[in-house]
Amino acid sequence: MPGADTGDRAADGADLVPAILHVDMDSFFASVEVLDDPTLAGKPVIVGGSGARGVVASCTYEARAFGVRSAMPSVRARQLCPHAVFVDGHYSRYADMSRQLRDVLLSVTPLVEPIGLDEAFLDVTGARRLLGPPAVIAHRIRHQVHSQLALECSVGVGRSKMIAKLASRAAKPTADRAGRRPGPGVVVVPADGELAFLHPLPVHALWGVGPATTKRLADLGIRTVGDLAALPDDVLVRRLGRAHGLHLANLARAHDADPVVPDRPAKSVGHEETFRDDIYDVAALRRHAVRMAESVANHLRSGHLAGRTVTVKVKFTDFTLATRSHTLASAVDTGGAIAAVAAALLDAVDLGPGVRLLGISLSGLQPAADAHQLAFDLGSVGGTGGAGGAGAGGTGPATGTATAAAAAAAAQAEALRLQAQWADVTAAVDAIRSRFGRTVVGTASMVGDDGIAVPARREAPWGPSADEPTQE
DNA sequence: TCTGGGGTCCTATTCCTA
DNA sequence: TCTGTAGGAATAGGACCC
Repeated sequence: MPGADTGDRAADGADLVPAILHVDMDSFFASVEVLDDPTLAGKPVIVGGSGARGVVASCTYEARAFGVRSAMPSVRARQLCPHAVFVDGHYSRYADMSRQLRDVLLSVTPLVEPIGLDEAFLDVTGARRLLGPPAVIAHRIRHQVHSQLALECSVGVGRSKMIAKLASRAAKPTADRAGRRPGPGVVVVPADGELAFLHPLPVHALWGVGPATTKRLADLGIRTVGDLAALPDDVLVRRLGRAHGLHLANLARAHDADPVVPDRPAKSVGHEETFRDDIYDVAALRRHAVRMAESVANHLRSGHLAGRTVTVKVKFTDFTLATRSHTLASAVDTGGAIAAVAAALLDAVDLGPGVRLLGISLSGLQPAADAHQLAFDLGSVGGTGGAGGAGAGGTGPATGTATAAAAAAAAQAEALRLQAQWADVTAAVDAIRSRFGRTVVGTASMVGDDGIAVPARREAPWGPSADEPTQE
């Protein structure tokens, strides 16, 4: 591993300014499952959707030895490792363990930026006088995580988030046919070793280089980060666009000034679901939309947030994707208001081809307290639906877009009226749910002609599981 | 092989307004 | 009043991350 040091000896990262750590749990979800059920120890365990449309969320190194990877379709994973134990997963349990991990990290420094549930960046530049060099802090974190959570993690150390992230990857265990091989656990990349560490790596190792960019770069003959660093900026900008091109050029030369930002505020909140069976019944889709709108609204209110832009996402049976959005004059946080806009947006999409996935999200978030008074004022006016001057702009098929905008604009007054009207009721429902459980109160429009409500969201959001009832 | 769910960011296009 | 233009906001979609 050129340029890197496992932290076992001299290089302790004392030369790093700033000093950034990346802490990454090893096969987090799967390890938690093994912790909670010791009979799984030593077995290939796969956490994810077990149904035909599920994917792997996490797997043990015993499963990785057979080629199973995260984000792989479960069907494929089962082919590779037929004797694997599939577990649906327990999201709230992982969230709880994640909070414990965060407590450990916050005992080192307040400058902790979580990335998902199982990893985080730490800026320990200011903690060194108290706790020692970065490598010492990294080993201390590994020890504390092991003793307090009974789980393993890997830690990368460098001058920037990117280097620390790549270093933690190099610190991880690996798995092949021979089984699990332990990794170094801690990898330190000293300041003068960054380019030697970085340049031999394949370009897709860089943050922001996925399959599409990898292919574009391959067309230019670029395979490694070193190749990328040697490429003139203007060539890269022409190929990838200004922002992306210059960003990658900087990363390839180890220039990454992205700071560690604790408590990054959310910019959007959403909920989407792939159905076990494709849905062709528009009324059924509307009921799912109402349920999802309620789910999004609950999430918003639990964070004391409200949002102005409602976006509906539809994935058709042929995997093509359509999104429609509308921005309201003021922010909303009730299921009724969100559902009213979502329904209008859905009306403007041709659902005939059949729907595989439906999603609803809210962006343009702001504190709920700021939003409520304005929503009340606008809702009380009742009115024309023309407020806000929202453009009917956008690209895509002209017919669908124009219809979507018109329908959504017409729904605006209704949405804001519902927001104002239901604010008190919603507060009461929240109080009932917090006391008696989430499912004790529902929305009548979620119930079909047969009197059965659409199923509620499951604990394991990795696609429909094998034993899940059909939806509609 | 056949593709989840929750997000962020960027780009191109279109519309509105000054 | 009509036309051209530029900037900003809204919109749609793509790519990427874990």
